[in-house]
Amino acid sequence: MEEKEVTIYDIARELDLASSTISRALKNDPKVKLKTRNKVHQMAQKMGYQSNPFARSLRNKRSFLIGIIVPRLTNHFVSSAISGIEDTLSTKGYNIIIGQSYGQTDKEISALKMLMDNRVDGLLISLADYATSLEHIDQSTKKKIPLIFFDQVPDLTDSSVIVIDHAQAAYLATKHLIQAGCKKIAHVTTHVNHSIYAEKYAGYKKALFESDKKLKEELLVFDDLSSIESGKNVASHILKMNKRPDGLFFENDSSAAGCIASLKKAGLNIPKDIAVVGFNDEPIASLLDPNISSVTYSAYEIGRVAAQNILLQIENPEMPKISKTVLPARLIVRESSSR
Amino acid sequence: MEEKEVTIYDIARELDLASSTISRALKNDPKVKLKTRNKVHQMAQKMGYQSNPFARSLRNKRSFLIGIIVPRLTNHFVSSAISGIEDTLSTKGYNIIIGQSYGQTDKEISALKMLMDNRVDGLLISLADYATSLEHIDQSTKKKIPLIFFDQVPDLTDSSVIVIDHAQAAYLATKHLIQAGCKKIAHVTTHVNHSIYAEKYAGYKKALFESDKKLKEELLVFDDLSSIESGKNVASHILKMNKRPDGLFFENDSSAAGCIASLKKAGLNIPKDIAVVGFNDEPIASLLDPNISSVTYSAYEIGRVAAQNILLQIENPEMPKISKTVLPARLIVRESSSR
DNA sequence: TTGTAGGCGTTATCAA
DNA sequence: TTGATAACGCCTACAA
Repeated sequence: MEEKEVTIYDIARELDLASSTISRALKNDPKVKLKTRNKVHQMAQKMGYQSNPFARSLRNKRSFLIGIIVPRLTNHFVSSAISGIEDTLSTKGYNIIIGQSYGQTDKEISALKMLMDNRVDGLLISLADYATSLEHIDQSTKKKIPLIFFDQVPDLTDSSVIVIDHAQAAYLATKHLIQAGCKKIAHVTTHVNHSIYAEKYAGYKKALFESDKKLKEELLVFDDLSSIESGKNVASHILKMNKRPDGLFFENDSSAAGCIASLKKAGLNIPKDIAVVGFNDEPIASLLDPNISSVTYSAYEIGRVAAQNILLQIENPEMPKISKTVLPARLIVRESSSR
Repeated sequence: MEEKEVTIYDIARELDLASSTISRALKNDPKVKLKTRNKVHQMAQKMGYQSNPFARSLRNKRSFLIGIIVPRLTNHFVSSAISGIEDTLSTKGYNIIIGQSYGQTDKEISALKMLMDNRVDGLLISLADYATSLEHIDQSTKKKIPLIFFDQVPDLTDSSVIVIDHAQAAYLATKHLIQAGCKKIAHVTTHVNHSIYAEKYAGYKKALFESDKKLKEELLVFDDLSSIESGKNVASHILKMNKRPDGLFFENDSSAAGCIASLKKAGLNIPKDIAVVGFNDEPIASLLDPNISSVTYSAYEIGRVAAQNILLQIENPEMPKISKTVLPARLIVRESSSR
């Protein structure tokens, strides 16, 4: 019933050569006469030969698999990054295998175990939660295989990380609001204790500091800014303030969107009364009324760079690790901040 | 440098047993004495044994890999479906490997080749373009391995397909518009020659037919309805019409969104003048002003069902194939169609 | 330039 | 209930 797969032995028999010669010829080993090589390739083609990855991996102790762990696949930025990773790796003969942490450390652990069980050659991780320790990761990987963090990276690690320039991003956003004439710019943020937020804060401060006017810092810190709903809370907070800000720089577009919606409902004019810049250029950003200006970066590019770096580490085990790659952010100006 | 992996031989030596016994014990073969089994499991744990998937696959001729081909990972519905697939398969010890076709047949072919090279045990495909023939797929798979189409499925095939009930979806949308009081309901669509569109059309017709009033059919056919931009074209077409429709049922939410935006700009009131229902419940649907009503379905659920079915086919090769699974759609009513 | 032989780790078959 | 052995397909010293 089952048709047998063609192996190098079949080719060898057909050509009256040794299997080792076929093996060498197939990978274009120059030790094999060119004429023989051609003959082998031709015959392989003709017989529909496909090399068996299991035998190869068993022999080489290489899987040509890269493991990826992300919070969730359905996030637009995650899928873009994976797209970048996939495109880069597939041209080099590597495949990816994906685990989702759903933002939970325990699922991150089991995903990691799954990937290690599958003997991945390298690991690309966007953390579930950068607040927790990395012990579980160190433990599972035992530092034996190349590991790169991307996008959601830990504060302290001796692994490579690929991130965007959060300080620059915040700087761009704030500078833009200043140039739009805002006098009181609030930075709406969460956990300020993590370095990502610290960097954003630094960029925000730098922009304020550089401006001629004496702009005062105005931090609005919330526990949660992950959803549209949370943005509405921000709005009600702002509406209650004595001296409302006239410029807002948000953690992300979802919360910015929710906030804008509420502020509008309360009769405020965006951007006349309050100008807004979001973060991430999520799909909603360009569709709301008014469109949300946003600081963003190419998730695809992050994925591409992460993939390139992990390959470098795999192919050159002795190479010193590139400890940190910082990719630039850019500002997308739309109606919510143009006045 | 490289630490050697623990193998069943190591365990065997440690326990003074044969490797074959270890192998059996590890998979809980009842032929092995329970006491021995426990001992083996304990020792395996202690020594940090991990079974080698390559050796196992080489021996079993099974990869425990499922190949997935999708137009693009960054589509929200695709990533949801994959999430459903992943969650289902991972509990059964299967992993996924993904190829993107980017909507092009040639990339679909190379993705297919890649997956076959990796010896996947089954194939889950959402077509790049259901207009083209399936020859390339038949050819690469040679029908040797289980194959299921999901979401974007071919018209004619002897493989299993998992789809939503497009007729019901269209019926729901149209019925809703009728109940909202629309007198002239246009169905905005593309390629009416494919069965998916034919089914939608049928559902649309059925709803019209069932209504008391003598509603006339009103098809607006466009080449492209994939983007917000294309929706704007629809709007300008509608604005030029002598007798404008007062209800619209769209192919998807993006085009509906673009159309609504343009119609509003032209001074029309949505939904008073024209009520609108979209398709897919894309993220934009709930964020626009007014929110777009939408017919939708659970992509995650489609993925889940597809994964379950492919496993069934893999584990029971002789089982007759379930030729077609149709999942229900549901209507999400929002402002754009409530009046 | 090509051939021989052994092993990668697992499992199925047969024997004990 | 357990053990010995061969085989899955490929690769690489080493030999010729």
